[in-house]
Amino acid sequence: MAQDLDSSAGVSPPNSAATLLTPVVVDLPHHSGLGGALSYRHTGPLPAGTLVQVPLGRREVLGIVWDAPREAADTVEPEACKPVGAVLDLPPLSDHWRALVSFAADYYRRGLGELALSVLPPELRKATPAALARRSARLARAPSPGPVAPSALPPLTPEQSAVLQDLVGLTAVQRPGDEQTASAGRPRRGAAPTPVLLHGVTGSGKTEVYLRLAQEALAQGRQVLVMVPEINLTPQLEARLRERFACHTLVTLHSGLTPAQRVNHWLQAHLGQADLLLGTRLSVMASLPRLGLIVVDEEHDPSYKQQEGARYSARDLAVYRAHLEGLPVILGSATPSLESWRHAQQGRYRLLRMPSRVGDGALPQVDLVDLNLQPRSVVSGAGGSLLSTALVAAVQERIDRGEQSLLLLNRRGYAPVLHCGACGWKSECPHCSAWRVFHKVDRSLRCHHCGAGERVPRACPACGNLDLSAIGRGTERLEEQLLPLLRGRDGGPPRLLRIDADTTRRAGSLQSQLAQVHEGDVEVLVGTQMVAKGHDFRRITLVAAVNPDGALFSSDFRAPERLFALLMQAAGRAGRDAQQAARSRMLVQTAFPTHPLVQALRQHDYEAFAASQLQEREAVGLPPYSHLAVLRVEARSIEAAQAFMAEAGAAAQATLQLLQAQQFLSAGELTLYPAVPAPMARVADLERWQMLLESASRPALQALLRQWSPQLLALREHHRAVVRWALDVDPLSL
DNA sequence: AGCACGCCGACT
DNA sequence: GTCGGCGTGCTC
Repeated sequence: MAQDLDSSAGVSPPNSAATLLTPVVVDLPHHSGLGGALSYRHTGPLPAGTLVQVPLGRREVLGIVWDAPREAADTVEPEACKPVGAVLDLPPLSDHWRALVSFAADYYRRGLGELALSVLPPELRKATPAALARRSARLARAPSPGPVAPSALPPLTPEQSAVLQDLVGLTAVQRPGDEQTASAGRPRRGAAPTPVLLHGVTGSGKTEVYLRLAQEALAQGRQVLVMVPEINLTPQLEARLRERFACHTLVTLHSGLTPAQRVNHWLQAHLGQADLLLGTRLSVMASLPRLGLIVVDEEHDPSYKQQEGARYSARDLAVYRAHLEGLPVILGSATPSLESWRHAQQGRYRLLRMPSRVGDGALPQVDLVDLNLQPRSVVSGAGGSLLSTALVAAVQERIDRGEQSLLLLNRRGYAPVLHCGACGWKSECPHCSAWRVFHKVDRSLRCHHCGAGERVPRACPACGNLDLSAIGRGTERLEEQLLPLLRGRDGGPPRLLRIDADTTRRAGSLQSQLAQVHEGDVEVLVGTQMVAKGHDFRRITLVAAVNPDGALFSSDFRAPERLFALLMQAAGRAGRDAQQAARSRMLVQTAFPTHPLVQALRQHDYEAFAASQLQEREAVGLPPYSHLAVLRVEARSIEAAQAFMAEAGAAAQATLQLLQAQQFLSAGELTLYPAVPAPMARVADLERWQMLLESASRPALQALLRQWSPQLLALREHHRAVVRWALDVDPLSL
């Protein structure tokens, strides 16, 4: 009894009838069971959004004050709460920022604190008030760019003018809630302008449209957020922004920055010192107090979807953020995602088109090589070279003219599988449901999924047969087979360069290889899709898709969409100069020349392709005609994966019935599919299963997920053989 | 996730 | 006799 008196008298302040507790979010993984904010004691109110250090267990961690102080609830003993530690001397994160994070945490079913802290620069967690003060002081001393003589703006094409005319006043949005926001404690939703989808072919000059809009926003003292899929692939965009806005401060935000750079750039954005933020998907959550415009370039790119942790779509969050803050957002692409395209068709986005290339450059002619008409030496299943005479002739023609060719083959290594003709043995990976790929360069068999490898056996491991054959072809073999068929311009062997993940393993080797191409050292470039993305090869006048058929009939329902985008982008690479465009060609080798995708590609007709894809998606009820969520699990055995899925499925079924009984959902509004093995069923000895949920109604799906996900957290302890599981809302692939 | 505490093998 | 393996359990 004495102890009881002691502890309560010693810790809680006198007259503590209304002890105020400060809600703080910290980085606890959501399976900890503590989803929301924790309560800490603090003398005096701290504004929501303040960064603080708080004791958590035995350590001191970074947290964010999430709400106004609240009175101690009956459930929380004030004296059980620890006091807030250091308060960081930074402006609080805005109500809008917290609303965005709250939305994302709720929508993608992650812990609030986990998500909030994961989008802050990691280095900030180590920041002490003193270190932060030093850093801020140094940033404040950094010279802001002085006025620079404005350089002449490039003339606009008629299409650019028309688009900009349509968008006049877009960035001049008043936000009546601005002043009230800080005091009201709740973000106001202004009337946001309709999101814009800018559909412009490669080379139509979308960037200039972004720049003009950015200029308007900057002129009004606003910050501009420009998002790109991968910043390393688009150094030219950064250069253009820096050149055009030399009198403003631009910072970048992406995972390639050093920790110190990242926290500095984040702080510059947060403190309002940076006017432009150019970044990858993580920048959608940056703190930008004066934000006035969001640009999402290449909005169709799958890199915008985070594939681990909180699996958010930065493009979707950009649209949400714009809506929340009443801001304009512009999504640009030559091949919009079908989701965005449908939104545009429904009038939810404003569609603006730029169908022509700057300077009247034509798009390269697309020619098909019908593989059905090729001799066996080209197409025979096992050993066919896939090098049609038309392809070889076209490449030779470029060499003779001093031009470059790019051959795309989406498979690295020499051959995807090694095979014993005598007993039927194949180079199966013992840890994955995949073949080990034959790499001739280092005579190895390597699994591209788990990385495990071994030396190529001299004889069949099963029967001892010495005659093992390489089945199929990768970039290595393509290079080897191409070499004797071509003659270099100087009469010697052709100068061939292969670029794929194997040749670019070392840091900077991609850059040096690309430099070789630019300098013209290379006559023929062979590579995987990594080459097609982003790079601008001025002297390439032939792009060939060697074997794209796999994606036409892939089990991945988005494979055609990705293939079309890739090939359109690759075609756009060829002959960007108007002068060269006339001679530029794209060659597609296919056994399905009448396939709608191939036909649309020939005509450079994105809209026809989109129409045919949307028709297919509608017929089978896939996005954008439905909304999906996938529960993915990785377990040490098939039985463990199935057991977890069985319980998870039963919980979902029960929840579904409950929601239907309560009339939150109508019968048949949401479909729960049985768990199935993932397309890659085993990776690194882990069995992967997945369960699909589908609904035409996003709120219906969300309602189920909200009830279901806490039950999943509770499942964890019964299933020790489950290594990890994750909910993927709006998955890119199934 | 950290980072504890908590019980069983090779070392100063 | 201790240092340390990682198995379970908590974090306002």
